[in-house]
Amino acid sequence: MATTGGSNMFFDASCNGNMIFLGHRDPVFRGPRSFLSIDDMSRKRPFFSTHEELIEEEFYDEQLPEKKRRLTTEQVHQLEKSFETENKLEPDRKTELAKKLGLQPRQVAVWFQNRRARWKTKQLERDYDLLKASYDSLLSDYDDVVKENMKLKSEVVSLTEKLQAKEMNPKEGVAGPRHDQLLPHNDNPDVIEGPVKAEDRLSSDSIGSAIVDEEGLQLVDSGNSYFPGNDYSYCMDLIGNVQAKEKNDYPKMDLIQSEEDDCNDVKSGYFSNVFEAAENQNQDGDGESLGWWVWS
DNA sequence: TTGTGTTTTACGACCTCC
DNA sequence: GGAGGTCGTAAAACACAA
Repeated sequence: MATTGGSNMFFDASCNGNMIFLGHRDPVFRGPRSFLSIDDMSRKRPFFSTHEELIEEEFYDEQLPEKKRRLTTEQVHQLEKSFETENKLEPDRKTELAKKLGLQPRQVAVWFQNRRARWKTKQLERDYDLLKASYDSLLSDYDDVVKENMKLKSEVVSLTEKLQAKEMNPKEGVAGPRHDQLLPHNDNPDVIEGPVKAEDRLSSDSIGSAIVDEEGLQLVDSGNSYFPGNDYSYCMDLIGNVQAKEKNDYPKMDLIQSEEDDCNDVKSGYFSNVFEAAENQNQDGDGESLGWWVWS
């Protein structure tokens, strides 16, 4: 008795008269899955698709134990076509396909199982790529916002210092600076001009940070401001804009946070774009239609 | 030719649904 | 409980570089 296959597949070319074992045996022996006569073999032998192939392989089979055979290209083509229309296999369709392709129904079922597994693996890879691209894009946007934030903070600090300097020396200069004179001349957002409080330098990432500390605001708002109304309003608008920006300029991040709060519906909210894109991409023709795919 | 990595076929174990 | 699903894995078949 010749035995082959690590998964308990065995073949007995000599036993039981004209009967042979064909199939697999469980680790705990419960008998072969099928007994086939020689005649049955020519009709039902699993790994051959056509009678011609069976004859062609006869000598080979006499010499070697049961071998795993690949399906022919035509068989695979037909199976792929069937899989495209419906990736699940009803019993009727399985029987019909098996008959049509000269395979055992079990082979057709196994082929569909493996095909679904392959498709799932590929789909996971695609989803990963899409999510990664989306993440990279968001990261880039976030970096831009952070840079813009730092630039605006440095502007505020610069203007505040100028205001304080003017308050200390009200006699300097006859007229107050115009708007364009208040604008900072600092092209490097990372460099904060003038003397800046330590906490101002350190507080670059929190909404409640002391961009303009209360002392500074009180100074500006003392009623003794050097600046005429328009300039004062300008400064306050600027400060307000900065604060509003810090509070409101992260819509995408807020949305992601909300999705994190509710992970049950992966396809809703922000990620819906990703999956819609994935579906569109697939429908656009990389050969894998998603028409029947049910996200779970 | 041979060693090695990948793909394909097939199975057992386990899970879910009817 | 049976049918059919997924998951993990074994092993044959295949591809390809050295």
